[in-house]
Amino acid sequence: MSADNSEKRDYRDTVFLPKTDFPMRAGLPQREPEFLKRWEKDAIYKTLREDAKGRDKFVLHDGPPYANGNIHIGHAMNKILKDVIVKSQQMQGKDAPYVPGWDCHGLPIEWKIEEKYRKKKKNKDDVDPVEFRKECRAFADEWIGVQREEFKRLGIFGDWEKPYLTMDYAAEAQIVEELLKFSTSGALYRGSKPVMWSPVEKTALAEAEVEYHDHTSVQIDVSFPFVKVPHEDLEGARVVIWTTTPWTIPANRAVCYGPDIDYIVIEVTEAGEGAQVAEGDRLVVAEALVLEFVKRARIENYLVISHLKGKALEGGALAHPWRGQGYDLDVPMLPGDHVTTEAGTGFVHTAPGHGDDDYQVAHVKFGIEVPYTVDESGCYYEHVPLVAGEHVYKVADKVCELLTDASALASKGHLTHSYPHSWRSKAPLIFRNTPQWFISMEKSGLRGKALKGIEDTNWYPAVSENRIRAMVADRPDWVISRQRAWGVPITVFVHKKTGELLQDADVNARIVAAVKDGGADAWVAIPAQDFLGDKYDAEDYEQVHDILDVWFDSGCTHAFVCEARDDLQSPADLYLEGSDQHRGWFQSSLLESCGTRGVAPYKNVLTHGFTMDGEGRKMSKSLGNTVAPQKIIQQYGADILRLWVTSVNYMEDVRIGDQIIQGQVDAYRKIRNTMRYLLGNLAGFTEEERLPAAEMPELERYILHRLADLDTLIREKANTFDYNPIFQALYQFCIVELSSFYFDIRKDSLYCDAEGSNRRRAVRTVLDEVFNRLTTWFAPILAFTAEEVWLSRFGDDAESVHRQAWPETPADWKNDALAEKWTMIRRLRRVVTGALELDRREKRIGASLQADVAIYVADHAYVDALGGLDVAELMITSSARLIEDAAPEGAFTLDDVKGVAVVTAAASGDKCERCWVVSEEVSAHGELCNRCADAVTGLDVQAAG
RNA sequence: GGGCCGGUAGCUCAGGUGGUUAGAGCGCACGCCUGAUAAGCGUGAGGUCGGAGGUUCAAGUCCUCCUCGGCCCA
Repeated sequence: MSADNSEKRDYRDTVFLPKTDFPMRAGLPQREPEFLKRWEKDAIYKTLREDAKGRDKFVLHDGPPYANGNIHIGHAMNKILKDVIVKSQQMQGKDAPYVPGWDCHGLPIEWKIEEKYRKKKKNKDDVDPVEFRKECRAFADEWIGVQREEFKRLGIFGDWEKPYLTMDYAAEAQIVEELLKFSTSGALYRGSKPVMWSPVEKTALAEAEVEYHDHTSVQIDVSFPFVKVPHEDLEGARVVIWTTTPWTIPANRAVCYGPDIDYIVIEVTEAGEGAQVAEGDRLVVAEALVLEFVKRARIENYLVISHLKGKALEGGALAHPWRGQGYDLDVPMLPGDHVTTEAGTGFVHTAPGHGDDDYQVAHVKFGIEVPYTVDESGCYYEHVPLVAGEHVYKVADKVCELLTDASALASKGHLTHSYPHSWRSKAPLIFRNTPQWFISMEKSGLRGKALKGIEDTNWYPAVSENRIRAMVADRPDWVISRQRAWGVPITVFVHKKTGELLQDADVNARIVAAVKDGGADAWVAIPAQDFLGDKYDAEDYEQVHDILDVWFDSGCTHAFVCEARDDLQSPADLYLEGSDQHRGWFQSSLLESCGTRGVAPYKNVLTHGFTMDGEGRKMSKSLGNTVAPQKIIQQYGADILRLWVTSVNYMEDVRIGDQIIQGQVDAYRKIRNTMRYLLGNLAGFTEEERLPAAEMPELERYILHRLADLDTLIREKANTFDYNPIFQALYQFCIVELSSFYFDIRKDSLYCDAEGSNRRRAVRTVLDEVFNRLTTWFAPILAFTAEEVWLSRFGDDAESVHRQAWPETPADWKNDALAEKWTMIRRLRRVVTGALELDRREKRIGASLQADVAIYVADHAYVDALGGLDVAELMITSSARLIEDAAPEGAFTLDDVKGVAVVTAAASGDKCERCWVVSEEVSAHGELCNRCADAVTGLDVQAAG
């Protein structure tokens, strides 16, 4: 240390460096729970409701997640998105309540309870149904508790004390009431539909209860003669079908063909040994499949008599092979897009009671009645000719014999293929026609009302509307019954003789009252006669014990939540769910509401995509690529997850993975440091210090203009529920406008100007405006961090940031002419920084304050733009000159900035010990420049006084 | 198999009605600062716009097909 140095004064303590306790490192996993406690203690949700009393409401109605496990990343994204929207509506001056809910009934919970019984070697059928339902209820309750805590941990504000549950008695009662409205209007009817059925367990199975195993079936080719020939080439020919379920032949009601498939008529000229067909037989099959067919049928030789397209078969009708033995109906030939030439004969035997394709084509499309042929144990009903009483698994040989007798069997063999089996008993399954309850799309004009409802709703993104419109336009009647235990019953009575639904307002009222009182159990616990009263005899009526599909339950939430609660209203302003809900909740809610109220239950619907892994593939446990929200929260904090949600375009599928999360961690750090710098430089800011915009330097007014721009963008995007552009804009504002430009330039003023100087006051005023906006704009996104920042500035006793409104923008802030000017200045600045970088690389300078720059401009507009401004200050050099002249030889230029050239030199003079600016002033005075000398004198006087 | 949607630098995103060398930020590399310091600043390298045809004077942008991925249905 030299003697010279020790004599110099250390000016560090005369510089106004940023002062804040706000830590650079967040420690979110530890810190966030402290804010949760604080919000809990302050009853933040209740407080927000009181704050907003009387304001216009914005109701985001929560779609209920299913209460049967921990939340996954999709739940987290959905709830965060909802929370971001709710919080930003509230901060825009709305009353934005949020009532979370849960879907509680249904199969998955039922399974879990059954599983418990199986482990104890108990049979479900031995358990009292009321007891069983009680256990289901307890199971749902437990998971609701778990999920509630997980959702709260994400920083979601809502009425967690009073959520809605589809299993609340009041909800069950309302669901029953809604169902009875469909009964009263005539839209509810009993029809039939084939379902997966286990003859062993005598029960219907859901798709998820089915597993596929190899099974050996009897495969047969069967020929059908024409009763109505659609084309002369087919005279005397027989149409051949192929099937692996001979037992469905008694239920055959149609034969399907592919309109575009090429068919041929062949004549058998040589039948092999054991062939079922005879020489001279004429058969119709698909050309592409003829070789396989003749092999199965052991046809040695044949002639192709004719070629024809499937279209030629239109209008044709066949005779059932057992015509004259109780099967005298005509078997129509129907066109079907599901017919292929992959296997079989190109003709599809169609038994609408025993397959979904068959049902769709024959019944739904062509209106053919679906026969009941098989009972619950898998035996033919007594009314089925020839095979009555036989079991379907044991009837193949008999069917073949009967077909042979009718000269209809063309081949017989065996085939091992993948076939559905019961998940529980492992027994093979069948499709069986069963009575089901439907809501008609047409009887009371439901389809039309729903389409109108779709039209009256705003869909985000716009393609969402096409998707749901197409689905509603094409959908068949709504099947609402399930043969289950855990759910709301279909509380109707059917007259045993007439089959008509009992329609009586008094009976209905008693049912609803009973359910309200005792839950859905009332339907089984209370004798039917009590509901029926003395006007009807229970003996005359069948009490229906089917259960409502859970989609009907959740489709009623608009009624038992939005309409029923004082804090909400209907229709809701917004429904927001994943894109799978076009077929699910969006649609069930629409149908329910349009069917009972004639209008959609929502004004806006926002759809988000699914969460994929880092490579864009779907997540699955077996692939091991799942991302658990709990893990991210524990490792990085919920705010990182919240930031991620807004950083992606959630209207499409989104990705998440290590690299993406790391990106959010980086972005978070940058935003946090920006806030920290604001806090540090706003220390001690008072209202007296504030300066009117009109008295500010242009640079400050430019920043205010940018705030005005941001304000416009943010409000516009927030009101179309599009947060990604908001994140992009805010994040880039922090980096491009603040950190690397405004803060960098104004550091000198903040640190070194005299405290009362107008320039410094202007800067601090702008920092205050920036602070108020950034914190409140970020608050819906970074719910925890915004609160931390806010309290760090205004003290621990201050009001929560979430109670603030987004600040209004004074009209005079927006100044497009100014913005254009500053865009030019910044373009010019790039040439200067480029020139300085060259000096730096050549070791001529280190800090830019060591340099002097001469800027040669060809365009007078630059002179206009920079007129009256301190160019050195903006370039962060010690001196700078703007010269309107041609560029000297060797001056630095950039290809994409025409007409600007920069010549750099070392700044002349000495370095000010306080502000580090190099100037002749310092050489003249010794240690300080004039500005710093005045500032220090002022401070010294202050200290002495 | 059908309906709908998507594929722009390593990552997240921009790119009205087709029109000059496709943009931003981050990340990365290199350098600077040491009074935002596990911070801040600067410079730079990254893309045959999923692929192939076609329309056009001109296509990331329009058409067809293919491919990969997703949701729903079968």
